[in-house]
Amino acid sequence: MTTTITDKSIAQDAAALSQAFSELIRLVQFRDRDRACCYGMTVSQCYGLKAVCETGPLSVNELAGALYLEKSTASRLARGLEEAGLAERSPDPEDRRSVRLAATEAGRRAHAGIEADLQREYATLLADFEPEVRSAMTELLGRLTRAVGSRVEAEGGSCCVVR
Amino acid sequence: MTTTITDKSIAQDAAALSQAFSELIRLVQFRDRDRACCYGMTVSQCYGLKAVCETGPLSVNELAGALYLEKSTASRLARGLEEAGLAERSPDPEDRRSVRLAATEAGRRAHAGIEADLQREYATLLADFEPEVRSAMTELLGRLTRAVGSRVEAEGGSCCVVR
DNA sequence: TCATATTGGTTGTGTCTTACAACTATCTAC
DNA sequence: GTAGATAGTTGTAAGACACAACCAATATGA
Repeated sequence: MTTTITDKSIAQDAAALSQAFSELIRLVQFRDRDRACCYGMTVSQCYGLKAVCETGPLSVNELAGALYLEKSTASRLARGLEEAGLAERSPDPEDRRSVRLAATEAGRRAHAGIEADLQREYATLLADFEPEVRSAMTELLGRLTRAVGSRVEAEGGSCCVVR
Repeated sequence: MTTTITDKSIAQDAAALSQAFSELIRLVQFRDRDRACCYGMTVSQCYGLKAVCETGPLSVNELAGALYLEKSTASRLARGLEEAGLAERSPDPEDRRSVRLAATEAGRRAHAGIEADLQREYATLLADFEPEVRSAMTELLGRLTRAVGSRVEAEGGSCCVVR
């Protein structure tokens, strides 16, 4: 079905993708470490708060799912957010085992501030590109991210399984 | 210089970018945690080995620079790689304070294996897209990564500095 | 209906990742 | 040749994470 030429070009693109991804990961991690502390919270609290603010009240399991974490880690994250006054845990009336983690007013404000800062920064960054390039960039990055997501979810955390 | 319409479209793109980035970061981190252990090394050893293999022997400071780490962290990473038999530290003949961290044969083999696996995975992922989309995607992601890189490098790790 | 299995969360424990600070050894410049 | 810069290491501490063991509530089914 695919010719040698296509295969070769896929290989090249895969190499470029691999390169860009690993660089991007280091960069963004570095930036995140720095940024989170500006708001007096940890990096994972930032991500947790984002999840809670953007998808509404979450159970611990749902939080874990959203951030690809083990439920014990999510549980501690929830406690951290609560202790920091950014979110509140209340028992779920439907199922008394379950917990509803919701952002507090302070949490919503903090999240809005962080998000605004980020968007300002990204806007400056994107302003260097031509409008068409810019749109294509974000559009394609979105598609790429979704593709990676479905792959990761399909495979699950299957360490050391021969594929 | 820019019209309201352009500004609006930048804002939209910035929002999309923000969304895609944070999702991508979580995804790739999750995947990396899982993957590194398949090769009996830690995630940061993976990245360190990659740096050493792809840019030749590095000093501890250069390693730190390549991975956006503190030199103490890079020092320990170097020791870890040495203890794992993946790299060797030798004194720099030019400057006896300095160290040259070079991959061992085992290190090069491990890195080649990881890289091959990754590329196979990325190739599968990219195969779902039309050739032009695919190329544009990787090309633009590369540009985006470089743009983020120059921003991060310009600002440095300037926590809590008002901009 | 009551024992059993399942599910949602928490806590104990251990490893990895990282930064900051203090220190040693070497090099450089005046 | 001393003062200061630079390369690296080690001490210390905190965050991020997974796995396992656990408890409490719910669902199942005999």
